[in-house]
Amino acid sequence: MPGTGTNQQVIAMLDELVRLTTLDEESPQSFKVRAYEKAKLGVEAHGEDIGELSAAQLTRIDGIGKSTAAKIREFIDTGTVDKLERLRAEYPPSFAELAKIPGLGPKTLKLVRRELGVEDLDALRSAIADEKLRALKGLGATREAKIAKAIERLGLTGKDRRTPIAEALPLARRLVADLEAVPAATQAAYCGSLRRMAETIGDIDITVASDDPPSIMAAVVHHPEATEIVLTGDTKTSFLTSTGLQVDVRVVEPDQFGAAILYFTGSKAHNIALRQRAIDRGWLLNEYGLLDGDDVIASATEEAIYDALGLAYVPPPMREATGEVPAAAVSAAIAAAAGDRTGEAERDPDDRPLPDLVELEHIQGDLHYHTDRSGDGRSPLADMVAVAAAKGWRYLAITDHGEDLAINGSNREQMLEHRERINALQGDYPEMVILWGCELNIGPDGGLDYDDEFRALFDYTVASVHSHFDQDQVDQTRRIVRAIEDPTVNSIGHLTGRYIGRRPGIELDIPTVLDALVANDVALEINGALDRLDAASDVVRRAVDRGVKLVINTDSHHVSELGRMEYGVLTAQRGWTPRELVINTWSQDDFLRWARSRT
DNA sequence: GCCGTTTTCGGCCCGACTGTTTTCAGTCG
Repeated sequence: MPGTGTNQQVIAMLDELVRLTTLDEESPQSFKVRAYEKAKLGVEAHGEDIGELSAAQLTRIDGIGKSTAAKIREFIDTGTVDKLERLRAEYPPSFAELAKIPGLGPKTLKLVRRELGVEDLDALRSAIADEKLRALKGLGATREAKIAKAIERLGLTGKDRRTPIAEALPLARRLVADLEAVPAATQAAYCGSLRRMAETIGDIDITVASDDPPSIMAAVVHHPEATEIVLTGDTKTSFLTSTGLQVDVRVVEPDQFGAAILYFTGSKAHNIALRQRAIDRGWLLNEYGLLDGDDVIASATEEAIYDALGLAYVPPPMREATGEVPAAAVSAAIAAAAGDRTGEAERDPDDRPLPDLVELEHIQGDLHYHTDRSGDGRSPLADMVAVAAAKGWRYLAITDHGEDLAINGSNREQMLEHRERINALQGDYPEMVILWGCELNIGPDGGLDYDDEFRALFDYTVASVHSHFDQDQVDQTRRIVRAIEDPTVNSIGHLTGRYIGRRPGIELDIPTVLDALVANDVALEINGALDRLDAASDVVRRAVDRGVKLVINTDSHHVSELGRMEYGVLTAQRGWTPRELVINTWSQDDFLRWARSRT
């Protein structure tokens, strides 16, 4: 995941500080808790290794002050933090894990501990069985029963349950389509971390615009996916699906839709930054609009709200409070001062605008694409080429598996015969160059299929890992770098080989890999398959910082899979990818010139 | 605990829903 090993450990340490301090201060809104959360975001956004930074240097990271800097240094130098040790002693894991129970917050937890001596899950269960919770101040039989039920379903609906985007996104799109079809609805959209293209999500947030909220609420409550209603009010209903995934639906007035989706898309930290800008101007920003007293400044669209706040529009995947708000302010200032040279000269060189972000309509071709020549391919060559041409692609690389991939691969004779069939099709598609390519298999030591001479015959190659996922980081890094250095390799496919929520990817020293990509002018793939999204957006952002070339692919194995390009582009946006770094946004001439310079 | 071209102290985002309450605290997002 993001950052280096050291950064990951620091982030985990800060996360534990957040959780235990929430318990200690009895509020997730405690200023200390929020300070630690902000520090965590700062480390995540930093990207580069912080292991060698002094305390003074650490305080230059956004959200890290003197105290947190000292804790981070203490943690890196000694492996632990005194304050964390004290919190752990006060709130041992068996007690702290009770905070995962939905509906049981820090105040109630401490009350239960103080009044009933509850120290772990077993004790909590007995207290409920003995009907002791209902006697406590502020509780009753109803809350006692709710907590009992939440415990029963802990594994299914607990607060730290995460659902892979590949499971959640198709469901969310179905729900949005169903709700948009309700006559009372004028618009609907999924929001939350799903709209930001997070790899895993906690719940699905859907916003519906309507003048008739009761009709929408009724449609939600009776939706076939709503297995269990968690709560339902005038404008908000939450339900659980049969798999325990929570769906929150909110209804707003049609002219408040922009403010609502802005609010519900988050991230929370991004919203706070926006609200701060509103406060600075004497305004109020909430899910109903940007308000100056009783006057509505903007509410119908997200664009109008960003504009009123002096910000360029920030695409949802970038809304993680990792520098996009200041960058959007710079972009807006540049736009406002367009032509005004003096204004631009005075800009602080550190104040960078938003990148000229890659968008779906920039894409000119797909460069990781299978046919039924591959054992796992499911559509014939002619069909795969036809749907690609229908997309309007100007170039397409057919990259069936090389011979080293057991069962799915093709030997030399099969590949040469494949080339004939591809060349025969070319005449039917004058607008689209069809490349005879190959998905090479990166062996355990970095070796590739066939031999140097045969590999050099291909018009284009993508080299990927498909096996040996458990080598250590040093070996895996050496393996990938060796493949990158091979002169017949154009690009590296699905960098880590992960399947989100199912299989972790190989461990890599990312800076070393990125440096090798730059040095050898090899492109890094952003694979649009929802269960891969590999390279991950945080790796992409670090690649962008180094000027690594990128390529966004569908890795299609069937004619139905071309829609993945959108997910690849959104992942690229989440990694702040500018259009010019993405080789498959280039013109046909520019792309072919680059591809041929490699082989 | 962090932060500052209106501040080095006094602020720190905002609202829905529920259950237990007669006006609000807790939880959640």
